Amino acid sequence: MAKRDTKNLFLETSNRLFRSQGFSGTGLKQIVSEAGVPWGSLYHFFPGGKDDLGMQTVAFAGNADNELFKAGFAQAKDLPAAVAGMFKYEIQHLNRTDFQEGCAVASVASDVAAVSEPVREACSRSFADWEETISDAFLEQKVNKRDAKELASFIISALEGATLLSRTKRSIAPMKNAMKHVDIVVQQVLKDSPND
Amino acid sequence: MAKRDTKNLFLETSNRLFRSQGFSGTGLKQIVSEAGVPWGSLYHFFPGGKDDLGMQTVAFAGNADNELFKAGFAQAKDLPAAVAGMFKYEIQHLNRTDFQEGCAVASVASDVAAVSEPVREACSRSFADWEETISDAFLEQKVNKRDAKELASFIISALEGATLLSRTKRSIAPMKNAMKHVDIVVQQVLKDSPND
DNA sequence: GTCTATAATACGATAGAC
DNA sequence: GTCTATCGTATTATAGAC
Repeated sequence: MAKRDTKNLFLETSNRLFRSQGFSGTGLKQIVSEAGVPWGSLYHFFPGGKDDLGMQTVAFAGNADNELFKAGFAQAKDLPAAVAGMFKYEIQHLNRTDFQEGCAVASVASDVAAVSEPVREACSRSFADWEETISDAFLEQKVNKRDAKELASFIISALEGATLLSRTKRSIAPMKNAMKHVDIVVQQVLKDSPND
Repeated sequence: MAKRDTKNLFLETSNRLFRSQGFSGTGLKQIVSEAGVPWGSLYHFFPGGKDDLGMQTVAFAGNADNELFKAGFAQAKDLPAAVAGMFKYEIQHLNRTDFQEGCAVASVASDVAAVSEPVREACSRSFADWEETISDAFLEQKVNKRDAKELASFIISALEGATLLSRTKRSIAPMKNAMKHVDIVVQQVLKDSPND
């Protein structure tokens, strides 16, 4: 079990640091130091070095968020409430971390989407997973496939952009504005999509 | 004139590199090297070092975009067309750079919003400038102040988020989806805002 | 799986000449 | 304004012992 614990310590720490300092702005030494984990373990768990750690951190954070999104769609009373829940969850996180931490996938993608193809693909996969979760939920409510996919992509864009603006302005106003206007779109899509 | 030329070479090069590699992922050595500019000039024009260069690059890129946005709103036939123009402009840039370059303000903010307070404020100012440009255009069409400001914030969020997703997926689909759904919101706001 | 030591390089920043 | 040289330090990555 020591194996999983050590690796998890790596991923939890890199996740936290990437979210606040970005991928390129975070050194491996700092991750090892703050995780309280042996330096010798780094290249044991992540033989591909920093890019490897980046990819696994993106998958780790992306899967965790995806599970939260899925749970949100399963529990919410309707689709608009579920989508709003995604924004409310991010608002909570921004408040809890005093606007220090954004999204790990976004941070890594922003730094190395044009630099490392494997890492870019890992980020792309996480975004695609989230979109599938949202899209599936709308498909169940008889929204046609194309509309559901386009809407899901738009929701993630708005969520990521608003997270960046809120972090930069140290204000949840952008997040609330995005939540409000995305809701307008969700209502419109649900209204226009006939239940046939 | 040599002064302005050298400084401009710095800013144009750092702008380009920050957009593709991020702020932390770009070294001063690389900027100097690719700009073909003397190393000794760096701390002459940017005495505050890398953070100073980051702030001035953000202002440089932010102002340039703001002028483009203003021109777009002045020339477009109506507000929906002007807003769509912002997305079309970004689509062009993504295509022209083969999805290498995103937004400089976003790249710098993503890396150091939680690390350097002065740099964060510079990024925040650029976002605010853009929002004011958009907000003013909607105010002229009798949209009330609060709605105009909230809509402007939302448009920037969607634009930044879609830029990140498009860059990460190497596809303009997220950008087009964002443009389409933002248009729904713009139409709705214009319809709901009475001309009194 | 972990430890220590270290390689090789890149980083931001500075000094002093001109 | 620019040039060259260089200072510490941090970076990622590796080697070999245990």
